[in-house]
Amino acid sequence: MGRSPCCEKAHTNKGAWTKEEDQRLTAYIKQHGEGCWRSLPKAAGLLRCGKSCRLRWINYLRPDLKRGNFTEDEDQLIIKLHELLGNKWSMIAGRLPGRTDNEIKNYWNTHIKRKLIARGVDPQTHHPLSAAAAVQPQPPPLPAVPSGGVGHNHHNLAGSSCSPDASVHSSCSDDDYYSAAAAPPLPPDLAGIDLNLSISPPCHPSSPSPPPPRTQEAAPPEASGASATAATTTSYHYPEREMRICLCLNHLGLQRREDCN
DNA sequence: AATGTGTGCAACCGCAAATAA
DNA sequence: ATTATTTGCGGTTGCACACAT
Repeated sequence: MGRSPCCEKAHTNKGAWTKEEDQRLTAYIKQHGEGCWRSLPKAAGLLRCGKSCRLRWINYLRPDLKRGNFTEDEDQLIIKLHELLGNKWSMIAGRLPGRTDNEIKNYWNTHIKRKLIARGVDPQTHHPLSAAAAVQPQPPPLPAVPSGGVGHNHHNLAGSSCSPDASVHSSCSDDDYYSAAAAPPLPPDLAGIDLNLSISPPCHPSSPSPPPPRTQEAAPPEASGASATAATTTSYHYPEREMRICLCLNHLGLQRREDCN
């Protein structure tokens, strides 16, 4: 299927955004909200393609962005999440409020990679550098966790042991297709991490207003009280595939943000 | 002061998935 | 079911700046 260019390239600006362009974009989105990036530039009077507008807004103009240096806690969180998720920057960013995938990706490539290498850790495999060569080839860090799409692993779902019944999981237990037995052994310092991934149909399939596709569900208030469990979990809801992915991050020493319900 | 090198970050590109027609 | 279009993601590039020589 042929693809047409996302915009009339001959009539669009490229490169750095000017203050005026930023103001126009911000004003337009504040007034009309996000969405329909394709038509936004014209409507906002911008000579940019929609993609460029989206990127500028998400990575730079959004009011909830936390700017400034990453904290040591954020560093550790990124490293742990990268170990679990691989280069799924958007998913990692989903656990770092105020940070964007682009920002994290840049930070990883410019700081953390070097930091890990200096520690003697392979930034891709998270194994000790000396050992990394010995264990090649590496399996992927995780089965293809959907990021922006579930197509890569939805046949795995069909073959998984995750029955619909198992979807009613108040805790993310084992028996999911990426079982501990199938997973590569963890380095000693990560032995306490629960890598279980539970993939299941949505817990509330009849939800009247499902969240928009490919968005991480809004985190409930920090102190959701009695639901506190040992697991730190993140759940992703993919209405178009009628399933939910629950990533359990046990014993990371991380602040619990969301519950897997 | 001029030049070279390294670093950080914003933005672009191509692709794949999702969605609409 | 097929095709066209839009959206989102990850990889990569290019520019601006700081610092060293």
